[in-house]
Amino acid sequence: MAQVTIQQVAKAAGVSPSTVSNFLNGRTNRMVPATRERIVKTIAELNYRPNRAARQLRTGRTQRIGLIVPSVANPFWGAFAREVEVAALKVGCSVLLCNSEREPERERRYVEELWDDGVRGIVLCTSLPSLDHFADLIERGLHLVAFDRPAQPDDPPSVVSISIDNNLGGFLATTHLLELGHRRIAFVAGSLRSLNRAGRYSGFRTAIEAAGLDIDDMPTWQDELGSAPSGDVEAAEVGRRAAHSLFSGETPAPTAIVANNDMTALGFCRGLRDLGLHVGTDVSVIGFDDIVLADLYDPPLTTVRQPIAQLATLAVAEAISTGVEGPAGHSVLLRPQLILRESTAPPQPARILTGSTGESIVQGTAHGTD
Amino acid sequence: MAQVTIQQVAKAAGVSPSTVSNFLNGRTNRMVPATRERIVKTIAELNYRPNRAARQLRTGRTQRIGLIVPSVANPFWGAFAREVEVAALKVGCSVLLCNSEREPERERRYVEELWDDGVRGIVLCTSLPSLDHFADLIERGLHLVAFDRPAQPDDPPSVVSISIDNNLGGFLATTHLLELGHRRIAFVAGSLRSLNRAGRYSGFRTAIEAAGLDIDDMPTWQDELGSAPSGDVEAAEVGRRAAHSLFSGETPAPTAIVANNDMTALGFCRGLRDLGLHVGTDVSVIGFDDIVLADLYDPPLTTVRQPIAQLATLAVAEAISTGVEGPAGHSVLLRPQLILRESTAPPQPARILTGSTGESIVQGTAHGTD
DNA sequence: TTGAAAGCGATACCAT
DNA sequence: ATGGTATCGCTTTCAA
Repeated sequence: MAQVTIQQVAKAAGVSPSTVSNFLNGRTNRMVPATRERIVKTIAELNYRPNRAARQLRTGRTQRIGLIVPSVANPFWGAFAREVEVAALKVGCSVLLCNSEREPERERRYVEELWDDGVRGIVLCTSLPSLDHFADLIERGLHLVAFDRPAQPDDPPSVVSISIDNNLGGFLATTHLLELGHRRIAFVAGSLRSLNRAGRYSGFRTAIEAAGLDIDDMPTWQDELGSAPSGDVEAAEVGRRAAHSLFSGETPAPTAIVANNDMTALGFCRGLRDLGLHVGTDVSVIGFDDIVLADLYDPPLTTVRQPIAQLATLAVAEAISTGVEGPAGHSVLLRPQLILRESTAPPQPARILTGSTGESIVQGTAHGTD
Repeated sequence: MAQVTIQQVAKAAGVSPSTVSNFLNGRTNRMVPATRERIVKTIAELNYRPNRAARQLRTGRTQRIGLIVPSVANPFWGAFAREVEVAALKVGCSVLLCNSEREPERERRYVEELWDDGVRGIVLCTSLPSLDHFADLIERGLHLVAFDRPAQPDDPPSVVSISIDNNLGGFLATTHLLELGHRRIAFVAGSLRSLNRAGRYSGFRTAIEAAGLDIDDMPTWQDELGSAPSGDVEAAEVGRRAAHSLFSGETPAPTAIVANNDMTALGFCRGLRDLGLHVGTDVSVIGFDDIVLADLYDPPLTTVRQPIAQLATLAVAEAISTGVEGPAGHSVLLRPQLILRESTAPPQPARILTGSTGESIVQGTAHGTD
């Protein structure tokens, strides 16, 4: 129960705490090998482990970064969190993980708690339009890395923003659909709180207009604001509702959709299934993120992949970057990649359902786009 | 940059640090309202936040628990991690999350690091057969909660084990399949490292034998040990390989399978798709966990649900339980629940593939089991 | 009701 | 090459 302290080690080894401390901090050149030996031996015997709180109090340093995600229950954030941990491990850091559930108050509370814990580097995956609230902490030395959120004009100057080029992602996805021959494409987004939506929609719009089509002819579906303060798992439910709504017959149905993320896309596919419609064959679906399940789904989902590992590495690097007065605030946009799978295919000219097994349908249509 | 200390607050408020400390710790009854007022005001003005390291060093206490999971990239663990955080928040704790990737060395390192950080309650989701390695830390006061791992005879006495009743889960799943009429059912497990496998298989066996069938007639598939030191995402790949192998024609193929978890089940479904086979219609698939995607899948996956929220609440409670000499080590087994969906259906009597669209195939068979 | 002072465990400067 | 000692920010007796 009682903790072994550096004093005890020192006494047992017949040296002073200073020397043990020197040893602990790699300054082994300052002592004769014999002393070193004794210290090593004593530490092992006593099973001594330095108290981090004491060390941190003294040095002011922590080998830790904070990661605030909407919810690790969402496979995308789970995968990202894991990559962040991998990246942090490489630079000798551990990660304190927090789920904000996209609630601004929780985000703020977590940032403050992390600060209290001595954490000075935080990767914040936020939807908050304003980061003003953290201005004073940032001024006091907090390294805030905003992830998956476009830099905003009035962000505190030293904030670093990291994300993919959402605009490009939306453009690639939409262009792919247009090239397949689709002319009526819907954009389905989840929570309005998600700031990345704007970029993706903008890319969508650019592609639509570049094809000489009218953006106003494209149905869009978006979650009503009133819904639960949703985490991201609910994104699937959003997609499902969107499918039901878009195919209710009130307006001409789209032949393809671009979803704001894979969970929404998968939910949309589920909704299509509820209606007896087939993904790929009846309506093409494209998502964002490329979560593991995108490839597992039936049919495998075409999607815009985020290079998670690189994003994570970058984010960690920025979070731990020593605050030498450098370029400070800036934003990094990584290139997303379109992953072609089987949920997208040319529109059915006259909606002729080929009579055959599923396999041959796949062969005949979806595979052709791969 | 410079941190505000309790001394500064004290001076600015014209009181002693002791009084501020008393205020901070809720002992407001020990001061006149006027004093209290001044302290409140000063703290707000200076934006003072107590240094946790100092506090922890002094008191020895931390409001934090550790959670070690195989990988948050696996949707099940992601969901669990989130529930743990919710439960911890309720009791005023924060959670330090670690991914072990199922590597024993990482698990051990993390436990030690957490200990160094002053964490005295750890929820360990492990596959390690032996917990001996932590014996000395446990003796020194570590509260170790083993999750999803059956208690082993030689576990250190104070270890608490929490999981579902895997035996029952395996039994429920298999019985369901038997009742549908299946007579050749395969058991598909991922990593041999997973200790929960044994219980589930045992339940499987019990059900098979209770039906008067011979367990040796049931194909089983299990990942070769040699494979990568896999995290859990690879579980899907395992399932996919299993499908390819089981339906290679070398042995009579099963008409249904029980997978050790949903990711494996989903991977299996994907493998079936590779082969042009249909889930539910051609072969029934049942998983374990009930991750969000089980319901989203096409067809929705029948599975054995783990009551994650309750499990998490229990785990957290045990992790923070004050070490009053109580009953100490014990194990808790929660009841899993069979969730019927559409991936299980009666076997096809003569394997007649109805020539029609995919939709009507679904209508004719899979839907009927719901 | 308030304050002085000791000390938690480590570090690092300054002596020797 | 080694050791003495002040110090990090806070809590907690104990005295006043």
